[in-house]
Amino acid sequence: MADDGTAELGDLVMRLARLQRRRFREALAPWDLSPHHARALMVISARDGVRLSDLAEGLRIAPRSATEVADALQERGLIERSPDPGDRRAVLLRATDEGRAVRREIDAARTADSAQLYGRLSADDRAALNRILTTLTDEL
Amino acid sequence: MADDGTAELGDLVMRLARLQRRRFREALAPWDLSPHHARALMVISARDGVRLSDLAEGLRIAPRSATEVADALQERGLIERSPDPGDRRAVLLRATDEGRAVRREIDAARTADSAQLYGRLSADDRAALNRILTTLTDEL
DNA sequence: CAAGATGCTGAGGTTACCTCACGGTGTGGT
DNA sequence: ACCACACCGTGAGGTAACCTCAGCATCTTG
Repeated sequence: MADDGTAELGDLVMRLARLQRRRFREALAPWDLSPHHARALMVISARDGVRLSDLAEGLRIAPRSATEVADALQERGLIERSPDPGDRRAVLLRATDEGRAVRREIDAARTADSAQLYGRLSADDRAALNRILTTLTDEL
Repeated sequence: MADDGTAELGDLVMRLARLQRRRFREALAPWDLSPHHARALMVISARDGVRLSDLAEGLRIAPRSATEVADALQERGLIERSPDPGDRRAVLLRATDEGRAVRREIDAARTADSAQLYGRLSADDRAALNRILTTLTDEL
């Protein structure tokens, strides 16, 4: 088996992902939010009125676990529960004003962080990276 | 702020990392090992005689947690504990014959998986990806 | 309108971490 | 030679983020 460098590529990707996650976590510190809770806030504030089951699907966790994530976000005052007028079994989650504000701030911080990290590449390299990664993830 | 695509790059990287982790987990199924335990086995079998504290450092977890990982691997018969002849406080971990065999098999599976995933790229693209990722992770 | 599917949540379990406290052991200063 | 201190692994106990299963309320469909 010749060394075609593919194993090394896998390592590099994981390393970059770890670096990014670490940076994201640090960027999140001012709001005392875990990456997971931040992601949940994104999912919820993306649309108006998200069901628990939608949140579960968005986060790829079991419905029961979405309840807990929602509990945590609600306790922080970032989201609120309201009954779904069209289905009395369901609960609709939506971001509060504070939740929307936090979401915007986090988005900005994340964008700035990405720009800083990837800004060190030339425009050509960014384009190449985008193309290659898209190819690789397309199979999903 | 113009859209320079950097935010999208971050998403792509995370997506690829997730894909890789999923594949790794699936590749590991025959041995009923979690990715974490597999990684621990790699750390331990890399050298001859690894201290618990070395393992903790290698996995970036607290020393107390390394004890648990070692317990699990030892219960599966993949590693063994022996006293360090040079320091009676310390314990040396080393892979058993079976542990070394499993480690080789996992290595092979991982290499094959990487080859399959990244083999879809042209040699030029692989080289470019390697160069770009190296640049990005160098700051670490 | 009964039978089954769906939506949420209480109860209780697992995994993979953590801190703190402890007893056994090495080490450097006096 | 001694003692204070640092370090090694582990028991005890805690937390976060998941999970399954059971149950009740509500929709949907034959």
